[in-house]
Amino acid sequence: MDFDDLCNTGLVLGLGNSSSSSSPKNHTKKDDHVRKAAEPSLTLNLSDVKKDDSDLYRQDSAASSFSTVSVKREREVRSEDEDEDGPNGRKKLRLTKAQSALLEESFKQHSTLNPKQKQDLARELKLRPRQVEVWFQNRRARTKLKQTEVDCEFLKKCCETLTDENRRLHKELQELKLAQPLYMQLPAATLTMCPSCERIGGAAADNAAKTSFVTKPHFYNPFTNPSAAC
DNA sequence: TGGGTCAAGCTGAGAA
DNA sequence: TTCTCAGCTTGACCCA
Repeated sequence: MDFDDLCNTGLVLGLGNSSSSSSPKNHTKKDDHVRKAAEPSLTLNLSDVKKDDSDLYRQDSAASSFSTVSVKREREVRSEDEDEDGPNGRKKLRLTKAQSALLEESFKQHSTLNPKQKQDLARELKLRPRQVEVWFQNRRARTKLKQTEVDCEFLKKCCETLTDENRRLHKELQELKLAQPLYMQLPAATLTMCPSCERIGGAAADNAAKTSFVTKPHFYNPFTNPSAAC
């Protein structure tokens, strides 16, 4: 992959701080803990799913998403029949290989789900729609993170390439400065051209000519010598 | 035991 | 108002 290839991939990276308000600014961990202490955990493990699957399905059909209201509703439902993990128990659900495979397969087809797809998938997996939804959300987050890492690596390489290129060009410039005739190094404003013979002239070039290898200088400076043509 | 992974919690934003 | 999403965080679990 050459430099052009690197720079023409069209990849865009947003690495900056998330300016979105997603970071819980007004929401402290203390608040969380207070809330958690007051409210039972919502987590459900597989045994739970098996145990009260049908009940949960009914609940989720009515509230397929966890808005504030539906969260509370489900929490209430959960707290009613939650007893084995205690009020603050939070058993971690591990998806089976088959479940993960099916979810992955589904994710490959579409990274977001509409409510119908979510319900169907949840039924198929014997999970709650909410769990399917969460899995997709986390999966999208993982994908994005991975892509960010890839983009970051790409940008690093790009930066290295540009640095090398910059170094090389600087070196080349130095070499050119040493190699070319002295008058070529003069600022363009000091050089003029004789309109009749089209030779380069100018006061500075005059000085340069004395020391350079320009054998027969023919200078024309319209400012110092406007009437004198060649 | 510390670090990594991941399901699930929370919040705010935006769309319908 | 409700739903869905992104982003951040927590806590359970696993492994070197």
